[in-house]
Amino acid sequence: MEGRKLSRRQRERQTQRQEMLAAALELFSEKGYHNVSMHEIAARSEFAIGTLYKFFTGKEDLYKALIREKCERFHQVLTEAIEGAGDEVERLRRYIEVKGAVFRDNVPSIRLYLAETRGASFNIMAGLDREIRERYAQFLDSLAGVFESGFRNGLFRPIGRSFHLAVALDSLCNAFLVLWLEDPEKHPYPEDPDTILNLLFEGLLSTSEGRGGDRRFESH
Amino acid sequence: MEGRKLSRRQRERQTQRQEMLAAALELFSEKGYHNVSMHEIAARSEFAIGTLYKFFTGKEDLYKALIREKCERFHQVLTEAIEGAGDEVERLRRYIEVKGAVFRDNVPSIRLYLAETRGASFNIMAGLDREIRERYAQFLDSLAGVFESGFRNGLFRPIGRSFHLAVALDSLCNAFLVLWLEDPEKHPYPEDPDTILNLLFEGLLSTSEGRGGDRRFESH
DNA sequence: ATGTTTTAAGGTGACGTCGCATTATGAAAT
DNA sequence: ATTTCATAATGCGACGTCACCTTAAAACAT
Repeated sequence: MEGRKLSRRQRERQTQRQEMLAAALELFSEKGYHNVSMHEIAARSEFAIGTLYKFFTGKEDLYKALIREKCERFHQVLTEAIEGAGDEVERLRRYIEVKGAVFRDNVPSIRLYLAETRGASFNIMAGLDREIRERYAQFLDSLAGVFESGFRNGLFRPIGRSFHLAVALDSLCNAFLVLWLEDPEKHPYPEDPDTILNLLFEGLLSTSEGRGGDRRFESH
Repeated sequence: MEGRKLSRRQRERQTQRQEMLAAALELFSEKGYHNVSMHEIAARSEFAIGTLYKFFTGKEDLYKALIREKCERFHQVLTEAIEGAGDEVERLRRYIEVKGAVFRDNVPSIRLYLAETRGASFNIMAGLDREIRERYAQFLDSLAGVFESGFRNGLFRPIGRSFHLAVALDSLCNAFLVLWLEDPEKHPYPEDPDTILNLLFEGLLSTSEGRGGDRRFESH
């Protein structure tokens, strides 16, 4: 009842805004920022061009609002996944699953998110990438925290820095998800999170002593 | 002297072409395809705008030529790295090192390469992305071959599909390299390839039996 | 051989055209 | 009376063209 201080008018405006953003999202994710015109967005969202400019100062503003809101939402959901109950293994499993679900349910936004997060850091919009990446780095730290705490628990062996492991796990998920995005039939995202997790959990080398053991930590 | 069947004129044109491509590479990697004009490329390469159009049919053609040549070169070098001598561990190590070196020495091209390879598959240029990705998939198969052969040798334990492991390793490298690209000071690419390799080699779980052992291969 | 003319290819950059963001305007609606 | 709509107008920047210089090599003349 505190949050309900919006008048009917204001609530209407909110939904209008959302409709505009939704239309823009579709178009941007289909064709990319530069290949979408404001007129298209207006047409798709069934508003007049002038009305768009009542809500956003311009195309750039519209795009930024879109990205910011989506990113914030994703990071929030993923952070919840890893900060919930359970031991570290369960939390990592949940992270993998939630990440998959988020992708599946938000393909259009994900395309944009990936473009900003994993692109070449100049692509779509100067400045915005920096902002998004900082938020992402922050999230990676949360993820690293899970490994950290697993180390303290003795659940995990200290085979690397927790930040590296966080990067590793997240990039594994992303790699699988990008493959899935390209061709869902051919590269389904693993239903069992352990398929991904085991890439980190199970040692690949046959002999943990013998052949590899001696070379592992010899240098540097 | 068989290769020297180019006239002086033709050789000149080749260097001119290279100069144009070099200027374009700088600009594209600084600002992205859509934020660079042909006039800028002309200015930077110190040719007149009209001359560019003597060499390339248009901006798109120029960009494609650039990307194609760079990608081909990268894939070639990386394929050599994993197809050379040594056992599978050595070849993977060499891959990690070469990949790092390639990145370090080709930052501008790498930015474009990443945009095409790992972007959201709509970003820069329709059609081209598909082409590049196919070439990339082909490379991933080569990499998977290394794991495959490691399985046959008994050097690796069969903890997952070779293709997954290839994806995993490459995405690990990419993740570290992208971090490095953003902030070389803060996130140096590991000098010791084992830092990356061990993420796959060393099991993270404390007990390979106990807690995780029973759940590992239960489903699928 | 050396100077001169020819001529075709190379190189230039102002300019045309077009698409698009953004603004303006008057009618319609709520 | 304000918001939204429909449409047109404005302004800008980018691609790509083309008529015109410039160069250099070949043909010719001396």
